[in-house]
Amino acid sequence: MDSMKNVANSSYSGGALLRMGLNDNKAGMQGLDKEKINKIIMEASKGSKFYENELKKDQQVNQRIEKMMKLKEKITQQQLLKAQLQVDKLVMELEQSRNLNCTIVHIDMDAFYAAVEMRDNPELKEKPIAVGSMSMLSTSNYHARRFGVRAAMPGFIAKKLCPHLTIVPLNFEKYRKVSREVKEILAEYDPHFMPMGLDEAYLNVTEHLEERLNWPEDKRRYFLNTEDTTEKNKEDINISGTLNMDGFSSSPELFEDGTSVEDDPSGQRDQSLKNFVVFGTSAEEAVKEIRFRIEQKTQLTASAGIAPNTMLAKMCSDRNKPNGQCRIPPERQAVLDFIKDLPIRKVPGIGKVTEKMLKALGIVTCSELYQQRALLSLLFSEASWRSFLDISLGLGSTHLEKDGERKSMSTERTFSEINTAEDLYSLCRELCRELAQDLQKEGLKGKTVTLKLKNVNFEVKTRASTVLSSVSAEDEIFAVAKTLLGTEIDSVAPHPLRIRLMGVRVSGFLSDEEKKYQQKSIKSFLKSGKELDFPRLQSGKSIQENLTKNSEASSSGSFFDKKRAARQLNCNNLSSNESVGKQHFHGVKSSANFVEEASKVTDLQKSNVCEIFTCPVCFEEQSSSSLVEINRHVDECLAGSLVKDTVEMTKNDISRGNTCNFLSHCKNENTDDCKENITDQLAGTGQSASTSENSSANSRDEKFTKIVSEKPHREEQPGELVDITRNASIKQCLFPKRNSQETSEQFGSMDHTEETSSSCSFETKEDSVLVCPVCNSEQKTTSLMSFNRHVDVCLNKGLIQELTEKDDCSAKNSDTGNSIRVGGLSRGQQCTKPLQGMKRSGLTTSQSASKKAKSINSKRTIEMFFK
DNA sequence: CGGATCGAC
DNA sequence: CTATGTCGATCCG
Repeated sequence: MDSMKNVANSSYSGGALLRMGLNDNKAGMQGLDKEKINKIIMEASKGSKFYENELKKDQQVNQRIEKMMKLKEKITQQQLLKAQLQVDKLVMELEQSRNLNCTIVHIDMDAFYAAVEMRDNPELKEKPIAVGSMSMLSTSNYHARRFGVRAAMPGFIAKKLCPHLTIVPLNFEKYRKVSREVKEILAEYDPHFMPMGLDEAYLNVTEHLEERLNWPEDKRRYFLNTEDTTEKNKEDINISGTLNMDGFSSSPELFEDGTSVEDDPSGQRDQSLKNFVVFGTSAEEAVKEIRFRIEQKTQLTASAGIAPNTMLAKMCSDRNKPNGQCRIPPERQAVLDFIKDLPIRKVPGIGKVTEKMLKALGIVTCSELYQQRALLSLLFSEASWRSFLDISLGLGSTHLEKDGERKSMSTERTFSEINTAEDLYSLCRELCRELAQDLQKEGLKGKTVTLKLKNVNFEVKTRASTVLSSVSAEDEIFAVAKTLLGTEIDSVAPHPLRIRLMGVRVSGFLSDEEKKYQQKSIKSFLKSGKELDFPRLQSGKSIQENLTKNSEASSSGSFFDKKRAARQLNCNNLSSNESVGKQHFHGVKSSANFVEEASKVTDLQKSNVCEIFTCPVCFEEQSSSSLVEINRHVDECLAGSLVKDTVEMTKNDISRGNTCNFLSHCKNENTDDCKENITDQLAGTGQSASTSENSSANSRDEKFTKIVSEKPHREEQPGELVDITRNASIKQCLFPKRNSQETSEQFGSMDHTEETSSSCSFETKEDSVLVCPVCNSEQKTTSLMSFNRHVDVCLNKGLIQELTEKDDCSAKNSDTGNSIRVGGLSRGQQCTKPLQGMKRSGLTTSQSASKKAKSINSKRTIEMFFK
């Protein structure tokens, strides 16, 4: 929607809030002027929760700016000069890599939804209209825009701006249909064109233009659509038979290109009674042809931009809308001229916040952006300032990258206040159901579930949990989301959790490689019976706890993971604890719900595979149709052996308790120190193997993060980073094949997973695949040495594991106060708002409470399993 | 990794 | 009468 980005500016614009005022309000006779619009919006907004939240957000941005300005103060001339040199070196490189050989077109339908509605209902034609609802508008027609009515503006405010406004409800099916029609046309010019939503698309017409040069005229001739004798079409064709479509023919530029009118002896296209038109071979002509065909087919107009890259094309299409087009010729100077005085806000990727931050530095136009490049490189992240540099040089993608694999999928919904636990949970389930359907459509499974909540004060919170298995089914997602939701409900108890929006997201998708691998590994794991390292304590826990990553904190899990696990364990404990600690009405309610929901999950979680496997506890063959059943069997086995183990375990608690305390202490201070200290501490306890392994896994994580975050936004960026991220084999190294990880998830973590990752180091180039005789997993290695190392670690681990197994089990299973305490603290840090500043003082109470909760919880879940 | 934030539409 | 969206990506700690 051409209007949308503007709206983001103006819709919330109370005077105090919005410095940038309203954009291009062409205050027509019946329109409103900027001042008036702002005043009305302000009056309608002020005092509302929404507005107050906007103010708050605004202040946060101001604080960020303040911080930045302080940073700026500290920059010395010396630093600046140095930065200047470095940046200018990059500028040279970028300049050299500038590519002007492509022709990119950006097509943008004018006021799309509104235009469709007007087309289908002529009564609306001369009226100001908007599409959407009283709560929110999606777009408005140009008439309504004169009154300041914009997309993303709530309808009731729009009504105040423009009392005669007609609000038409959304009709997506219709828009989709029209969009399809448009796309059919676009595909003829670039079969790989990239749609951006329903009303926009990028085309790379470089090839088309080459071919087009040799096209005979009749391939560029289009007849006017006269069959369809709607009112509109009649009007569109004037007496002489020429086009008269909303400025199409009346636009002198459309046919101004003499060379393109080969069949027109008089040089005037509208001279005859011809009911066809011939387009030339230039880029402009081709794009006019596209727009012409779109209008003929749909009766809707489009605007277009033609430029050497996508960024420029997009900005071009904005220039002459509606129903216009604009071209930047493929010359460096033309590009720079276009960029020069362009306000940075027009640049795709620069939004409200970035605009304001840059404005604080005195940067409003792109040339100013260029002038301040050295300073920017010192104040902003690498990714940010590099993209600024691209912008100020007019660089952008020259080919349309087929959008890479998606990284997350989510669904969310706004509604009138919900505050009862039942409603919250059932809503949550519904969202999970929807999301699961969407995921299944694309065959995706993810490991991280995020719950998003917006309370009635418009404050947004997200809470995420990463599980060892990847989830995709409704119940799998819900199992995790429910826990997160429960924690939030409990965190505000005894007050109800009053929210106006809830969302569920799944991210952390498996790569195709991983998907394949997981299939194999399941069987090998179950058969081998060798891998006994899943924590015993899982037996008494609820399913979602088994699924959560905290189960990974077995003897050989990385410390990283242990920390996280502790944190999460604690989260769970706290939540169940509070819900069971029946002081609050609300808490009781939510926990009751919890049980009910959890049992539903158990019943419903089914899969259709029927496999024979060997139970790793009793070593008997089991046939089962679902992982849940398998899991249950194993849990039963474990529960059986649990009793006799308990005695032995208690004595080990002491040492483990120390570790946990230490963790909790460190968590308050410095993470790195903490890592070191723990490493030291454990090194003395015969766990050195795990130690080195962990640090290695850690560094792998860091590398990965770095690379991902450094991946430039725009494709044609030179430099190795791009290549690295695209390189499949490296990606594999980062996500090495994992033996049995994915499906054994239900049993807890597999130790050798970590080894696999760490031995598959980042440097690995050429892979040969060997099968480890200990863990049975395939190992990609560059050298025998690294393979040997893997085997060593595997062997070691087995030993260490035996030595430490009980220890670890008790760490998770026992009800000692120590493990709980760890959680309490770290959780307090996570859930910052209410708990900040509580530090240790609050711990004692939560400790005993959570002890109780935990035992109750265990009991409950065991019962549940046998239902 | 988890949470907040940004930007697009 | 009320009433301000949905999604994915990225940054920061």
